[in-house]
Amino acid sequence: MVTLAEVAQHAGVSASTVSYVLSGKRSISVTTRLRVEQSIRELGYHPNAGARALASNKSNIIALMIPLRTDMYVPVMMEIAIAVATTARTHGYDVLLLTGEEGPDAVRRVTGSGLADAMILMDVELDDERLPLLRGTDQPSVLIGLPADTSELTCVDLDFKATGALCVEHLAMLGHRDIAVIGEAPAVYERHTGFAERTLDGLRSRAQELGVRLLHRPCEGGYDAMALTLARILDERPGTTGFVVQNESAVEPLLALLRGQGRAVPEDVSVVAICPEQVAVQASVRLTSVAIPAQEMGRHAVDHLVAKLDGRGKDEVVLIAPELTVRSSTGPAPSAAS
Amino acid sequence: MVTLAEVAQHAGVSASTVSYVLSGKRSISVTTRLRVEQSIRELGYHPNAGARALASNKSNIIALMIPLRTDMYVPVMMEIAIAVATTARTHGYDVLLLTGEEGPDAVRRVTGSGLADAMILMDVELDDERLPLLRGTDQPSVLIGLPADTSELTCVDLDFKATGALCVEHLAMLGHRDIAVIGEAPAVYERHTGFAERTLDGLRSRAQELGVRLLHRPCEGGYDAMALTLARILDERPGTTGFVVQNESAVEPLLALLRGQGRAVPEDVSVVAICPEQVAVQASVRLTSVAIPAQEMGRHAVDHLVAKLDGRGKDEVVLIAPELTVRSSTGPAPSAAS
DNA sequence: ATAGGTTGTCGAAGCGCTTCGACAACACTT
DNA sequence: AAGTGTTGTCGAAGCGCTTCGACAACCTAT
Repeated sequence: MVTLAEVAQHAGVSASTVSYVLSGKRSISVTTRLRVEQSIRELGYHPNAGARALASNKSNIIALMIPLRTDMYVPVMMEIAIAVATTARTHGYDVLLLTGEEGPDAVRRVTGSGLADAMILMDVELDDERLPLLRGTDQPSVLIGLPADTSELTCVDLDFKATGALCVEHLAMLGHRDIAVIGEAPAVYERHTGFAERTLDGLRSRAQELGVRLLHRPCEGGYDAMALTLARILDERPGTTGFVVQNESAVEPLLALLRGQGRAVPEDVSVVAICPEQVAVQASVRLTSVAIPAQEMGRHAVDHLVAKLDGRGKDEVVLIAPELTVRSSTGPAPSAAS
Repeated sequence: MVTLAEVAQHAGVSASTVSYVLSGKRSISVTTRLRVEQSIRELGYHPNAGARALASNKSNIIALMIPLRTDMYVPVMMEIAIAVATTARTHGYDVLLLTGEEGPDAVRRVTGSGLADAMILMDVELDDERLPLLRGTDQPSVLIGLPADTSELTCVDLDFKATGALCVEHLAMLGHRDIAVIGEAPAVYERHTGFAERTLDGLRSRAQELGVRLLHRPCEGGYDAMALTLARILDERPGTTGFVVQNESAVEPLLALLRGQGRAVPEDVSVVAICPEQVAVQASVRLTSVAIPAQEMGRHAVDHLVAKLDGRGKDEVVLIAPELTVRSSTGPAPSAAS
């Protein structure tokens, strides 16, 4: 293993000079710098991470806590994780992967040991137990998701309330008067994951403003669960012509079921999905959808975190504005007159 | 920040004693140990990761390189990553997340800097450029996937050749004589990702042994691509009654298309999928499938890696035996006589 | 020519931990 | 009673790096 001292000797300078060449924290003459860089290359030197962390009191590592459960949005989580990792690298940081399993203890461990300089938390619940810890430390952090109380916290998320509103608006504008919402699995609501409730909030308040009737039903993924849910919905509100789906794994089953019942999409019923772009495009009907901007969220989170680490950047809540893309799953409501 | 020295002072012992209490590398009297542990708890001490890494020359971190692309098996990757992270924790290791983006440089960087003690590589290509680096270092590593040359390497993977064979066997036994294989996206084959080719190998050789005709077609995910592929297949081999699908995102489109053409599953055609359990269960028809044991692979990989780090464990290739679960998507071939 | 600035380099201290050798203190043997 | 182990604890060195203060060497401006 090559050390700083060996590089210094090889280049005929002192260790501190090499260090300053590396960090750029003091001016170094061009000739010296070139000579040192040459030696570094020749010897294949890599600074030792541990020594660096010890001496400088920073690890250049960002911790990312991902949810352990896989009952929702797996591709989204994955995409966020990848975006976080690649963005972090562009800032010179590596990413430590923590699962939610350890819960608050993980926060304590990472903060206490100096393993990471900062953390990003995903799958934040409305009243998350990790939050007090984050507030109580000077370690910067960013949440992906929105808890109930965002004071002293930096959060990045899609504006799910606006998303809900947007979906209702679109359907209402097309003349739909009875809208059903296929929600996430019941467990997601019970856990008080903010995004599900915020979406619902947006859906409901907009529906009321526009005088549209709304029916919300949680739904496990899969064909069977969807069949049951759909039957119940059509039983209660036979006139339902608009659907908003917020559960990836219910999308395709819903389409199949509607097809099976002879209800044409978009002629008889319209479907709006809240899902990743890819799902919307690959479905058996190209879906009108509000995309979940996973990459953007991951990138934003890291950029904010790095800003904080650099002393720039303040606590704030960033809500990404939703965008609805019209594809082939929505159309005018079948005329009420007919 | 609380240091070892402070704990030592608080407990009235020397720093080295505290260290030995922590590591258990020398015997310590019960009374002393209890006193030290008490102090640790009272002061809320956490060992500094950097200092530890520097002094002991190990970081207690395992690097995990995940593919950047998301053109296949995203949930599988995610599940593996989570399994790796949680299993690593049970051994006292943390996981550093690297994306394939940096390629071989990432291996150099991590190895050179002592950031991680060992690495796990996913998405290994048959002739992966990272392999020479791994062979040339004494840093332990485990591959998830199988390259062409496995000498001096430890690999964990599903036995995809046996998987292919198993699928053909099952269909052949049910009387199917014309089988079509819906493969991964063409890019996956061009990249020479081992598992796709090994599956194909297993499918083909077993088909030949059993005197069954086999047609293989790569297929991008999604409805449109599947429609095209299916049309071509049925054009070439109208008598096809058995399908093997190795592309998650083609499963549901295939089922929908078959339904649309009035081909009943499993009465007219049988479908076997190679996919995660969840996909098989949630599909619109409960699918006969060979599960991809993501968790098991992740767990295995870590266990082997830790064994290597402990000086136990040798280079070896572990192929997990496939298991075919019969569900409702396969049945006897429509009698050739009819 | 001399005081006052810059600029580029060096030496040394120290980050918090592990680990080695040393050595009391005590228990056994013979 | 002396020798021989064991057991539990300590002091000190050192891991590879960053960073601070010091200080030559060179520039100006007077």
